[in-house]
This record gives sequence, C-alpha cells and structure tokens, in this order.
Amino acid sequence: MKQTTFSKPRSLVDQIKHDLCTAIEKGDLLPGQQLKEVELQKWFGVSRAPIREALRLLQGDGLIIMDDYKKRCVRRITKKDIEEIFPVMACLEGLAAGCAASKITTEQISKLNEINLKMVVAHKEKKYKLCTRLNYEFHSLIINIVGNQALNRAMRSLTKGSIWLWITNCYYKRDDSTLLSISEHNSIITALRERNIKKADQEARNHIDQAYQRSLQFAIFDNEGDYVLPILSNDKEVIK
Amino acid sequence: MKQTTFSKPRSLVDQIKHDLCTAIEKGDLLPGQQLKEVELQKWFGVSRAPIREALRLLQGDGLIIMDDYKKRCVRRITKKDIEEIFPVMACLEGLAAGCAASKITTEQISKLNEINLKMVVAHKEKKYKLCTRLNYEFHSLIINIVGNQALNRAMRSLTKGSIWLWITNCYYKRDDSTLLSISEHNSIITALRERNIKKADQEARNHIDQAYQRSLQFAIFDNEGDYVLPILSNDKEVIK
DNA sequence: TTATTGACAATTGTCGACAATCATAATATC
DNA sequence: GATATTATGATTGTCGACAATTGTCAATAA
Repeated sequence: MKQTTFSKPRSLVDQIKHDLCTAIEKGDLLPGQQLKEVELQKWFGVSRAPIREALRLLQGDGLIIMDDYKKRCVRRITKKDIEEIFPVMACLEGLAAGCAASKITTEQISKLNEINLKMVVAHKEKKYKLCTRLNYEFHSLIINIVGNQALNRAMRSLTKGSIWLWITNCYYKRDDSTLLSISEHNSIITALRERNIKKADQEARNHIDQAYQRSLQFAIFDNEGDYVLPILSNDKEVIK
Repeated sequence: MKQTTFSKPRSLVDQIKHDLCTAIEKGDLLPGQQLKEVELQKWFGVSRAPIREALRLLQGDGLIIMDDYKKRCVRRITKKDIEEIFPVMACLEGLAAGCAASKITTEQISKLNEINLKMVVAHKEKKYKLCTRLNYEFHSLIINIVGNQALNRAMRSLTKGSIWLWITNCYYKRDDSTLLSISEHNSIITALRERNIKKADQEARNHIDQAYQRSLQFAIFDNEGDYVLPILSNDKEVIK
C-alpha cells in the first residue's frame, strides 16, 4: 500500500519489522501466536539482535505484547477491543471527514468515487480481500486529504494489529454488508462534494457506527467469549 | 505519575525505557538532543543491547525519532505538531467527557473536584509544575473513568514526547491562563455531575480549544518558525 | 582561495556466546 | 500414592567484539 522505492538500503531491523507487520496483517501470523526468537532467527537468517529490536518496535506499536511473563505473542483482538475501538474510530473518522470537507479538491473527490466504484466491481466479482483493501484505501485517502499527522497516528493506534484481518473475516464476506458500506461511502462523498462539514462528520460517524453493528453481528468469539478467531480462507469464499 | 510498585523485577530494558521517558518528560533530555548509545551506556552502566532495545521501544512510542540518517534524537515539538494535535485532542477529550458523564460515580466527581481545588492552591502558591501535574491528573482521571483502552492509546499517541513539558513552559506559568483552565475544569465537572453527555462533550472540547488558543498565544518558536524551544527554569518563575 | 580526496574518528549495525529465568519432567522422600 | 525437590530443556536477557557506515578535517591540487 506504500513504500515503493528506497534510495538507501533499509537496516535489517526495518526489513524484519516490515515483514512481521505484513505477516500479521495478512494473517500468516495469527493473533495469540507466540513469537520465538530462535524461530524468527532461523526464518530470517540473521542473529537475534536485530530480531529483538524489530520486536521491540512492534511492541511499542502495540502489535506485539509480552504476556505473563516474558512471552511475546501477536496481540489478540478481543471483543472488548472491538467494543472500545469502534466508538473512538467513529469520532476520529467524523473529525477527518469534517476537516476534509473544508479542503478537498475536485480531483480528490473523483479519486474517492473511483475507489468506491472499484469496490462495487470487486464486490460483484466476489473479491472480498480486494474490497477490504479498497475500503482501507477509501478511509486512508480521507485521512491523507486532511494531512494531520496527529490524526493519522491516533487512527493508526486504533487499527494496529489484526483489525483489518478481523474485518476481512467477519465483515466483508457478507454480501449485503459490503453493499451497505458502499452506499454509506457514497453519502460521505456527497457531503464532501457539498463541502458540508457537519454533514460529512455525521455521515462518517454513522458509517462507522453501522459498520460496528454489522461487524458485531458476524463476529466469532471463542468459547471463553474472549477473543476473535480470524480464520483465513479463500478470497472468494462467502460465509453464509 | 504512575508505576509505584513492581512485583517482578523489571528488565534492564524496562528500567532504561522508564528512566529515559522520565528524563524526556522532565526536560533533562531536551527535544532535538541526540542520544548516543555509548553515552547512555556509560550513564546506565550496561551494555549497548538493552539500551538499543529501550530506544527502539521509545521509537515505536514516537518519543524518539531517527533523523536523516541514523541519528536518534528526542522528538521535537513543532508548531505544526501543536496545530495538529489540539484539534484531535479536543475531539477525543469531548468523547471521553461524554462517555464519562454516563457512568461517573459521585466518588469520582469528588475526586475531580479535589484535584481542581488542589490546582487552585498550587496556583496561589505559584507551583506551576504541580499545576501541570494536577492538570494531567484531571484529564487522566476522566480517561480512566471511561476505561476505554483504545481511547487511552489514541490520547497517548497525541501526548507523547515533550508535550506536557511544552505546556508547562508555554502555558501554566501565565497566571490568568491557569485560572481560566481551572474555571473550565469546573464547567466540565458541572456537566458530569448533571450526567449531561452533550454538555460534557461540549465543555471538554471548548476547554481544549481555549487551551489551544492560550498555548499558541504564549508559544515560543525558533527563528525558523519551526520548533518550540522548551527552556526549563525554576518552578516558581513566572513568565511576564 | 576553493574544491577534492583520503585518512581517521565517531557512531551505529550485527553477530555469537554466555548467563539468567521459567516451565516441565523426573526423582526422591515420606 | 502424594508432595516436595531437583534436574533439564527451552526461551529470553545481557554482554563484548567486530563490521559497516557516516562525519570531520587536514592535506593536496587546481
């Protein structure tokens, strides 16, 4: 989604961090899974020092936690997490949409439209991972239009870890949910086109609130009612 | 401000991280200051490995950045940072106050009052650092009442680095500013006591907006108009 | 005088080895 | 047979050394 070229070769730590991030977001590393240094050492073919440092970076980011005690594992997405994250996300997305309304260009509006149309196509073709990705692009673009790094960091503090994976599994595979999402995106675009700050704020909040309801509806928690089980499966598979 | 007892002995990394955090928040390490590993190594009397890992943690937290190229230094607070942070903070504080209004207990209201009264005393005695600390406690308590960890993390993503130090220097040493702040705190408390969600939201937003205006009014930027110069001085000193 | 180059110092990046800790299994004692 | 104790293996924590990189500055040439 970013980082296409690099003038300077990245350090091992940066590479490892990037690879681990990708692995977590793709679901190659599942939430709760323990990260043993020696295994990672063998996997990356380097010594433990850069691996430990990369893990510390991810720990600071909140993707990895130290459970009781001294075991590192991929952060789990709990039901509590979901319940806590969405209200804050609604608040921030509202702020973002409102700010964007006051400064968005016609080109940017076109781009948003374009992404949403791609989402319609992807949905028709049942490319659900692509849907998630386009959804991510849609919301990222709005944040980028605002250009507020503090807002960006705050939002990223919410979406770190396996959140997007979770959404992929629990949400975008439901046909009607995706359609509703696309429709709500259109409402946001309309408000932005009108430069209506208050409306953009409200539509964005509403979209996240609705997404929250839909997500909870389809979420799967384990037998302790504790954490979500994101089970990866074929892109085209639809959960009935 | 936290961490009074520890059942398990912390690792060197945790200790070093904690010490560096405190040093940055107290202003012993100034924004922009380079952090050389060998110096820290001598200071802490340990090898470079745990120091590097602690630095990585702080890097993940955003307190430390890697400038171009491969030099670690304490993150600077720029004018842009301030302009970006406050609007987001207003949004989140509003959300926090609103949520708190719906679940706050009478004991918690008393506690908020108590903190604010202490602030009045501290202000009278011109203990400005104490004022900052009490202000921090006030806002922290509201966040804790809500008990939303996602909100907590989002807020912390904003206040990381030398923000509180910056506020100390640019804000709480002005007599009238502190009084206004205390007054606005009282308005928030009133709204919370009434369990008035909308009002609590608005009062909290207003408080942050006002604090933003006051801060900008007194902020000192360097000759490039770029970053703030937080100059530590005696606690009781008042900037005219 | 100015620009370029090269050597040297300072700093960060990476490594392999060893120490400390924790969990579990095995043994001994009652 | 049950409990306490010891051993053992797995994992993380820490260290010192060396490699790679970057920055500085003087010497030399234009």
